[in-house]
Amino acid sequence: MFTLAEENYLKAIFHLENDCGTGVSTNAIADKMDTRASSVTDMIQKLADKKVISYQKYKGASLTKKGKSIAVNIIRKHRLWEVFLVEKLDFQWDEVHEIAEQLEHIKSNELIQRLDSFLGHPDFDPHGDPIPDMNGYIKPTEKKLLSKLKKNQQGICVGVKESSPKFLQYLDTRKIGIGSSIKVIDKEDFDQSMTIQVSNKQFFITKQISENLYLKTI
Amino acid sequence: MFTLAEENYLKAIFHLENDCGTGVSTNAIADKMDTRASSVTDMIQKLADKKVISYQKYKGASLTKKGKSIAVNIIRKHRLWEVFLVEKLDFQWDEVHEIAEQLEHIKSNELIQRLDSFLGHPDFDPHGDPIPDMNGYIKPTEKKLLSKLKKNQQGICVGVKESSPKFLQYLDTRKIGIGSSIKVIDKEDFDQSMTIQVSNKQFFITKQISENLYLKTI
DNA sequence: TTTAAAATTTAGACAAGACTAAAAAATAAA
DNA sequence: TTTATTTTTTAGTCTTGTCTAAATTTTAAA
Repeated sequence: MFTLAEENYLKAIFHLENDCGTGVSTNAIADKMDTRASSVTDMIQKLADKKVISYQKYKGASLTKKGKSIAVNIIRKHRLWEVFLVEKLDFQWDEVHEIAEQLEHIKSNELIQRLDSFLGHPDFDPHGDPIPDMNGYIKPTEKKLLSKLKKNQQGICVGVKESSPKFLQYLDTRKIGIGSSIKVIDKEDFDQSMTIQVSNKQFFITKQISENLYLKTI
Repeated sequence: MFTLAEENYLKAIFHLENDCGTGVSTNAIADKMDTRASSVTDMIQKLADKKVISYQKYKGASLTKKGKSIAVNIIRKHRLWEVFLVEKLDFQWDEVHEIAEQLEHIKSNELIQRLDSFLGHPDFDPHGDPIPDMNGYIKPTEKKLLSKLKKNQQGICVGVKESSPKFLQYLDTRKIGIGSSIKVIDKEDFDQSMTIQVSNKQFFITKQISENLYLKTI
């Protein structure tokens, strides 16, 4: 059995490894977990002893099969709870992360199985992130960052990369959400800023926005 | 803010104080929490510092107003989650305690408010225990232990005192549940054992059973 | 009322997880 | 290639919550 702290480290390492492909550095973990490098070293040594990560001194860490399976299970729980909070309890998509962060650590396989079926086996969470199935399988989806689109291309918003309340609330003010149709009206070569059209409104967004929106192109 | 351990101590003290009226002894807490008396002493000193219990050395502890309010809130959460598990996820009444034991520590008032309304503001949990309202108020209900009834008296089962899986499963095999109509057919003076009738079946129960069933007499 | 037993508290230790400061290794710059 | 900088690890400390063993207080018995 794994402690809350261990579970959080595994989850962080999973996300970092997923984003950057390679094994992850002590500092990267410390940064993500908002803790000190020395604390991370202590913990990754413990996790290595438990065979959930492979780790060599000064060389960074990466999840073993077992570690990955634990991490994915936590992420599955997190995303299912987020669906519950939004679909059943009418929370907004920017309000659920923190609560799901707690709920993801509740230990009961039966609970998660029943929650999943209560929710109708959803494929995606409220931010468009895929929900791993019972076996940890994540269905691959083709999605593209809005920042990669060229002038006149368009697509449907299927997810957000960032999911901080601030960013989500920004999207709310622009009426952008999962399912919104977005078209690139103009793109500035110099700073990658864009003018986009959402339903019948046009507005200007910076690179920082377009790099955090996933589209399915059409 | 209170830690998980602190919350569990407060809850235990609340239940002990409720059952026995008076301030509770170190040993009683140790017993309930399955820990050592010395650990309890450490913790109640800490809780006294935080003004959630009043405590004098060697004299036992009792909750302050603040402590009681925290304890009741945890119990409210526990019972609401139990209703959720049974009503929405189709768990059996003997399966929910352990999971609710974890869920009760999730921190979010908004969550509990929304859960409460999602469940239709239930008054009782699956074991017949009253659910405190938002302000910690517990509606007093008149209920009587089956063991107090005399021959030929009858009532409706409205709760269980024990709620261990073993006991609840025993009741299941006898088809006794919340709402069951129970009549005392015969009572043995010597050992307080009883013959009772539930729907159209009669059977024999020991004092240990009748002392753990609450009835509303009719 | 003195003694024995039970309950409670203190003292000291330990594991988990975090931190600071200092040492060691790896990487980048000259 | 040597030096400087950054990254990582080690050493030692702290807090929370637990434990055992010993000391103290309270309660019960003689």
